[in-house]
Amino acid sequence: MKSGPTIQDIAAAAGVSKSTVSLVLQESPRIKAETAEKVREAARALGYVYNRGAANLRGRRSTTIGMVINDLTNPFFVELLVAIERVLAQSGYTTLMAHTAEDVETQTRVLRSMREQNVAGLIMSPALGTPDALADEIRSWGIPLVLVMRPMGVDVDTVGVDNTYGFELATQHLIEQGHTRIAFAGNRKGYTVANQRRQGYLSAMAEHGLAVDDEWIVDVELTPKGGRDAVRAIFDMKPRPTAVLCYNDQVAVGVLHELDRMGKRAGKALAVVGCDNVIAAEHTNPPLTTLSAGADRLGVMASRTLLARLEATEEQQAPVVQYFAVPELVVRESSVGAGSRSRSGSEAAL
Amino acid sequence: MKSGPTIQDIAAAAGVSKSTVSLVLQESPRIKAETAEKVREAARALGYVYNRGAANLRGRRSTTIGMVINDLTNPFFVELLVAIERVLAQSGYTTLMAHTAEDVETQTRVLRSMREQNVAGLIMSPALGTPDALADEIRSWGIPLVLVMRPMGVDVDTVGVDNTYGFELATQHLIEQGHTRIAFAGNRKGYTVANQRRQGYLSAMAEHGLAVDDEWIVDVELTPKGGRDAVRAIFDMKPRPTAVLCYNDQVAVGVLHELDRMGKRAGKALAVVGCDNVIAAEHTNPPLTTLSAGADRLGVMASRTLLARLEATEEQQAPVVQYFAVPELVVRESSVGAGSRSRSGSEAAL
DNA sequence: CTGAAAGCGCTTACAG
DNA sequence: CTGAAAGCGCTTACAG
Repeated sequence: MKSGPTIQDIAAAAGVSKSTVSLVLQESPRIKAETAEKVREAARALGYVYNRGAANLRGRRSTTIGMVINDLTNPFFVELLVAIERVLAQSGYTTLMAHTAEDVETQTRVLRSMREQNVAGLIMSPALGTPDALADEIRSWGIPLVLVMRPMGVDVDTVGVDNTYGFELATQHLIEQGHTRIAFAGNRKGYTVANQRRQGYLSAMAEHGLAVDDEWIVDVELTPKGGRDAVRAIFDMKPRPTAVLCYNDQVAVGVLHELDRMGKRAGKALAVVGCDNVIAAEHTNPPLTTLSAGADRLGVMASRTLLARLEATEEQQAPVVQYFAVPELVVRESSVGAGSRSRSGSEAAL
Repeated sequence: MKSGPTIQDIAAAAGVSKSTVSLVLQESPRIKAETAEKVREAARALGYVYNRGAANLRGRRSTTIGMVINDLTNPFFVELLVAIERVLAQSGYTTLMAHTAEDVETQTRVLRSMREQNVAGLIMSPALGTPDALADEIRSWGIPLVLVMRPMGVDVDTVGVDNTYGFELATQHLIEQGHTRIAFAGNRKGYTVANQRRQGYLSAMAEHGLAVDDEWIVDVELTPKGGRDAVRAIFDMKPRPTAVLCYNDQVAVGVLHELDRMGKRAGKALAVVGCDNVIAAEHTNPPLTTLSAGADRLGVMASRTLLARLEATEEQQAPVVQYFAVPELVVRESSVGAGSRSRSGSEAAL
């Protein structure tokens, strides 16, 4: 810790008081232009570096924002993080990052650390299994919180996706392709997002009068490995499903991969749909049909929601934000060509 | 900024001085166990939160570390970031993150911001085109700097990869598979890493007495799109190369994808090798042969190097660290089966 | 083993 | 338009 010149040093060099220097650094219009220039010149000459920590302590404010992310191995969350960091930086905030790797204890630890660091606000994508009470606890700290992707009750600002609608849309697409036996590769346990996605699938099936065999709901890890396991399970079923809806693109990548290993082609042997539209989904073999809600747009929304909270006074706070983006289906090769309807078309091409 | 109890409040509640409270919080052995317990109890009762910013200001130290990353859309750097963040957190440091998206101006801005935030040290993967002088400038700030992946001269701590050796290894592997016309998809411009990789390729070719046609060095974007462009360029050459060495896995993914679009299979139509061994390389179709130096291991090395600098006194500083991991080649399907040597094998199997 | 005092580098009323 | 003074929440010699 080599310490450089302080406003005191600048004040001495410029022949003014440190109050004046402070005001100049804040670009206060109260200081005469001439004086201000003299001060800026002295600061430059001395190689002055503003000490934001000291300013925050004295001013009882903070310009850092904590970003708590559950899974950076999923590129979707990386896209989200990048967008959020960009928007916050543009508004003069610095991002304190922490990765929880879906571990609730790690999450507790990093939240404590961020509180000690005196963050002005928090954006969090909570780890699976986070108790709902955590949102209340954070509120009790007096730190504004915006949740992304994973809701935790209706009284906390949340930016996410309408998963139920999205999975209805995806299921409907598969039905339109002529599929009637459609599997779901995700997990059966009760986290909100998983439930919504499963529910969207189930209700679209019901709406079209299609029965769902319980074994079609394949409980797997939400990773490529899980996708591979799902394919093996599906090919053991008789009659076997001709399409699979995946919890997310990570699972779908595993599905595409296992099909390839078996010498089969997604889209022909089994129609595959993912969710998230990660950048890589465009370059898988074959390219992946998937639900897109726009990671960048969600990141921008989440940051703006937080910035609005920070800039509003106690009295003028807007009501709780609950924003759920409506996803679109991006149709690519992985879901086209295997259903009975389209199969007749591809047979004609043979 | 709701502010909670301070050490002064705890002191009052526990009936001691704030010096004593401070010492207890630092777990100083100088305080009697009984007194310490009384203080801790009072802190708990009041819901005390340590203010690290105030402590850092007074103690003239800092417990945050800046992490400047050039490209988070490349999963390799994400793996690196995750490893670094984990190690730093374990040592009680907080990570301030910034993403430059390969933009030198953004990088300048975030470095200034981190300096104002009073980071104890910096870990940086510099943006392409960063002037070498930047390392000296950061040193002049008195902030220890560790570079990852991209060296900038020999007098700054650096943790990277022996790219020249790696690309020699990869080239040799392709030659052993019977290939003699091997292309290189990267960029021709003069950044250190690009030069090393190209050089490794060229020297292995030379060593085996194989001529390199200038057009085989395909200058493309270092993205999947670049990989796709490379494939199109290669298939226009006559006689065309039968193998391609890619700058990194991002490029290789594009190569695999374009081959698939053309109805061809990597490994048969064209042998493909990448670099980085990102997690996804295991699940591409076909799986990707690639160079692995271990993102996690590199991240751990980089963090430890920085931690060692922070913990050593001025006099006992170790000499500059220049660590270059020796990569291994992970052979998967994308590079096997297309060379003349192995082709005879596969013909026998037909 | 504990306390009184000084001070880290800033900001912010307040006074002139 | 500018300055003197108080203070943000801590730590650290120093004294006892």
